[in-house]
Amino acid sequence: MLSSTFLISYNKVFYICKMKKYTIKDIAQLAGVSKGTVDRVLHKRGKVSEIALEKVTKILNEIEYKPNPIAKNLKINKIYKLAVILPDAQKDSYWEPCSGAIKEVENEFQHFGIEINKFVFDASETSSFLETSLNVITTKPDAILMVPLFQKEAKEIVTKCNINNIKVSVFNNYIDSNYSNNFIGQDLYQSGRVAAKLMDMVLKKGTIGIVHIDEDYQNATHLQEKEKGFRSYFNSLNTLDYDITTIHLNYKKSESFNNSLLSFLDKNPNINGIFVTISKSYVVVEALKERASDIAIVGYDLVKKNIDYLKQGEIDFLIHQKPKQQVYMGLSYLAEYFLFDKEIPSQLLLPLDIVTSENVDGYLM
Amino acid sequence: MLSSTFLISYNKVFYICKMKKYTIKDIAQLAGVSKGTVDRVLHKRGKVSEIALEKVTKILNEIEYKPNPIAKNLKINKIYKLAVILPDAQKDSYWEPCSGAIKEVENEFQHFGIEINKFVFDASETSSFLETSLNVITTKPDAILMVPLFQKEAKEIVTKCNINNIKVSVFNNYIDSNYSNNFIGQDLYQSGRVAAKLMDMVLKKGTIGIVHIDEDYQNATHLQEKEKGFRSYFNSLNTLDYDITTIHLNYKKSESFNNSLLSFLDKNPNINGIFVTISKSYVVVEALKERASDIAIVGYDLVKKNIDYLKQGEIDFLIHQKPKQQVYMGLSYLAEYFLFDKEIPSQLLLPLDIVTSENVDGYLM
DNA sequence: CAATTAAATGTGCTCGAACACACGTAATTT
DNA sequence: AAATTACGTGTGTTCGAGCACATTTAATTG
Repeated sequence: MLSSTFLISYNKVFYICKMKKYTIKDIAQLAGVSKGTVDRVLHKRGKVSEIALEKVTKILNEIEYKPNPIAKNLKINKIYKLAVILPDAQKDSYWEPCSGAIKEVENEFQHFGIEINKFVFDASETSSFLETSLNVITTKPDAILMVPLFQKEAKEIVTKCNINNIKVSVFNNYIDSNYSNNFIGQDLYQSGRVAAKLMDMVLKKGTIGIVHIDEDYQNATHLQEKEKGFRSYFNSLNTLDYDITTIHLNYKKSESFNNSLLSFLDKNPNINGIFVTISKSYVVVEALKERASDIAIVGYDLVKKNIDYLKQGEIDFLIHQKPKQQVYMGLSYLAEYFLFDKEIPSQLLLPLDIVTSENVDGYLM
Repeated sequence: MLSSTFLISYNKVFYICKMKKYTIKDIAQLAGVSKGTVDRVLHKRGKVSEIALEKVTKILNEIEYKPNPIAKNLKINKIYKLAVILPDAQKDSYWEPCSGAIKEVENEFQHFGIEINKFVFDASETSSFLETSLNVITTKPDAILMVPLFQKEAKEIVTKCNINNIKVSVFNNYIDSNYSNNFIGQDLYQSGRVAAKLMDMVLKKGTIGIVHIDEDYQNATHLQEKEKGFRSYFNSLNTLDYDITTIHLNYKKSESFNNSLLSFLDKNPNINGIFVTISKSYVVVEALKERASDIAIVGYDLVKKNIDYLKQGEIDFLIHQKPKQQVYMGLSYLAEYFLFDKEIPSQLLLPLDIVTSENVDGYLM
């Protein structure tokens, strides 16, 4: 076998030396055929005699041929259209950093013929998601990266995409793997356990409230996962030092929000820790301001108000769900899939970053 | 100005539409000259009449021309050699993950003509660093990415590289910016503050020991920085709740290590927290095993034994210095610098990841 | 004013892969 | 046996940038 790399030693230091990169022309020469024949073998276009096929495959087995993606791309000269579908950042600033990721990927791949378009929907309206997604499909993109906020509708869209030969990746929210073979996000169960661990470190013992805000808990499996993970940590501690209670609040009816939370605290006067399962920790902080309290708060996401309260010491820990990286990774994978035939992993779970007042700045790129 | 992008609206959704990408041929046509002339203008090769130069620059100002790096690369067809110089991972497993990063970058850029060679030195021998580095220079790489463990010698090497027109990036350890305009690592002062914050969260008050192990503290600015940051956090708390003491230990003479540490604890019986400034937290844990204790430990780095003790609850927090990402970033920047003329930032500070038993798995890629 | 030199400009080949097309040879048909 | 088809096979062009070389035009000289 004609290896393309071999070890050489130089002053007692061994290192790998890369050999010549083989081109189609080289293969043609080695096999004693023309580059056209090699090309037909490589692309399985047929019209090749058994003798020629044998000669070429023999050489292909001996060397390690990988087509030069540069030249390929230059010739193909196709513009791949990627579409990103995500909730409107004006209504929930959690999604704000995603635009930056889109620009970065666009910039990185602009010369390779990657075009990215962003489409937003109103996260409070199922119909908005559906409508926007259908519009996107009519723009005939090569791939869609989306937040499948509404499971049923998302599956409908995915099915439509499959029919139209549009590749689909989803991020942030999980979707049944029958529908998408490419998810970028986090292990939410484990993220609940991280929150629990942090709470445990800070409190040692006490009463903890799990606060869910605004979402339809029954259909929000992501909240359920976080709660499960959180409770599992304390269960595995096997101690009676902790008491855990769950409450569901609605912030859209904001008049009632503060009252509900405060009356919850009245009913559970020993609460010394609150775990907020979505990015709205700041509304809990603001509600608590009405009374002096020394309650540890662990929440999610680096939105402006959360960061402020984190730095002020009102929030103890935030877990970073990294929407920007999710988009960045999702788009990069799609781009490299089209350009360089790179495989897309079926699931990419990002690390669960723990953020405090002292390291938050490093995460704000 | 002929803009290359413009906004269009589709069903109330505005998005950017990319226009034609201009080529040298296009510019030649627009300016009414040949592509040779455009080429001469672009590369400032002279031999262009003022009239032609004016015509071409006029067009160049109207459109946004960026040469296609793909085509450029294909034509140039040069193999860029990058060298990585780092301590031997067999003697300090902290460096182990770096090899993975090298392979990844190599894999990613192999078709673009990037070749990477790894060279290791014995971190305990200044001469080994110097010798290895000099050897590397004789291999005439286009760039070197190195760990400037020994400041004086590293500066010598950098100077030699400058003479030989070899680009230098440094990672993990900072070096005077007169010598390198490209550092990848972390803000160590801030990482000391993160450690302090975590300690504060866990302890609330008490006596804390800062443990430096094995290194020449006077010349190890990285340890000094961490200590400074750590102490600055507690100073800014403006409280008398904490007492902080520093101790320097030597692990190479391991017989004495345990005794020294234990006698330190005897002298400071109230210690309830230890901050270990390098990756050897596990040796502290092992020394403490000899006596029952409830001391919180905050340390650095995801080396095998640290991870084990973290999961067992013996270590509370680890700060991840991300050697692998450092190498990955450093090499990627160099590759993109040569291939696509991308600018290299003078300093890239990676986020300070806080690792607990519950999120450690996500960082072990 | 023709001859020479200099300056400006255009043409054409290269890189590697993809693909259209043309050419060849053998098998089949009329 | 000539004509038609089928099937292999090789050639040549394209993509965009870079650069060598050829060509044209202008300036200078004898």
